[in-house]
Amino acid sequence: MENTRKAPIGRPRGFDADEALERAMLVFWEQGYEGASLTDLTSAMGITRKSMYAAFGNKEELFRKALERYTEGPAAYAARALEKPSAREVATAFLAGSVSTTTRPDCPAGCLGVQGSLASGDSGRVAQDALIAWRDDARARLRHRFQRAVDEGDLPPGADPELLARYLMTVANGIAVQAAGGATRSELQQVADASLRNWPPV
Amino acid sequence: MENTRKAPIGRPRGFDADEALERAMLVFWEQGYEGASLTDLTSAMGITRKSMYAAFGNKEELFRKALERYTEGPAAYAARALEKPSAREVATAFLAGSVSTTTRPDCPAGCLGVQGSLASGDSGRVAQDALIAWRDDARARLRHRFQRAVDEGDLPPGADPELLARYLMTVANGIAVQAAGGATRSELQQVADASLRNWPPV
DNA sequence: TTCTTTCTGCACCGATCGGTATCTAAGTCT
DNA sequence: AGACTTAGATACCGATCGGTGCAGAAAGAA
Repeated sequence: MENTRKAPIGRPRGFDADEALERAMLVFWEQGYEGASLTDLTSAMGITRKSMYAAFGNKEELFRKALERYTEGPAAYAARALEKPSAREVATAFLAGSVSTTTRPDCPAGCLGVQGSLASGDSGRVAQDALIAWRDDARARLRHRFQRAVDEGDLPPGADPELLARYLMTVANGIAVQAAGGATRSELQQVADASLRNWPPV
Repeated sequence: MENTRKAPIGRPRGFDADEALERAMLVFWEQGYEGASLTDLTSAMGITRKSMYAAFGNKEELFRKALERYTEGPAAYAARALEKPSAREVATAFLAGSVSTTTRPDCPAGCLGVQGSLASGDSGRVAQDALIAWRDDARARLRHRFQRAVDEGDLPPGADPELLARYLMTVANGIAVQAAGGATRSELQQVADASLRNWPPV
């Protein structure tokens, strides 16, 4: 057992890594993985390329960490929605969170998990795969939650958790695209409401 | 009136411009605007940079023309759907076309109109704006069609054409994102069916 | 103080970006 | 035939890409 705590030998870094990561996340959110150059990123983070490299590894690692921060920050609505007591409330909260996060006035429009890298050349394929996995993970969590709802009788026995999860993700992803195209919060909330009008049990 | 027909002075081009454009469209579809380099494009088109430049202008123009071709080719389902006799059939055909086009085994997964450029740096902003306009146009056409349906009594008087169009585009865009992430045709068709279960009049 | 370690700023790397100049080959016109 | 016009191929342009080497400054340990 080593006492490595509170003894970072050498000159301590002169910037707040958390805040720098936040800034990087916003750049990726707005410009996507390939659209965000190191110059864009480091100037927004307020540090040099070398400092970024030392603190975060490389562009891919930075993106991964920015995605984690996004998950725990702006996209935390998803985890919160999963804890709602009923399946209907889960669905409602999930879409409402999607709407409000993709249309926040102080953040880029849309969803980092969608527009970060939907299609790319070779250089961005890693980010693309990471986001596919990210969306798959969100869908799996919804599916498990709805499976539990079926088991608990909260959803009718005929309900299909797989389909419900896929449906919800589809609407949420569509909302993200709409938001990126300039749709307003109230317009998208109406869409979210409409998409839940046939939620089981009918 | 000039007889410019059938008299292209100079050496005729040695490639089929239509087919070259088709190939370019597929590259943009798969890799997005920024992810598709001139090298990717011209090697897929089977021509040199100079020939591409002479025939299509530049990368932006090529993208625009590829988008036109996409609209009249793979995305022609949208125009066809608008001609269906009832609003319900319009909606059903629109989503079915979206599903089949985004999951064609011989084409890239997803929709060029979505993943071509959802977010980008400065260099891709023109393409990004072009796709926003493209999606807005599709939505406007749906809205007009549904307005007509309300006027004709095909939709109930309380139906909101704006909301219905936005809802349909949202689901279609979500389907495109799902397809880009590897969802299968039957999975997405189920989603399309589910999303129309509460179509007016209920 | 001295040593060690790390951060910072700058210049720089090879590769690739979108876009061209140049030269030759190939076709149509007079 | 010869003039004229354009396609095609090669090599190249300046700019930018992601990523580094290096020198010096700064801070903790001894």
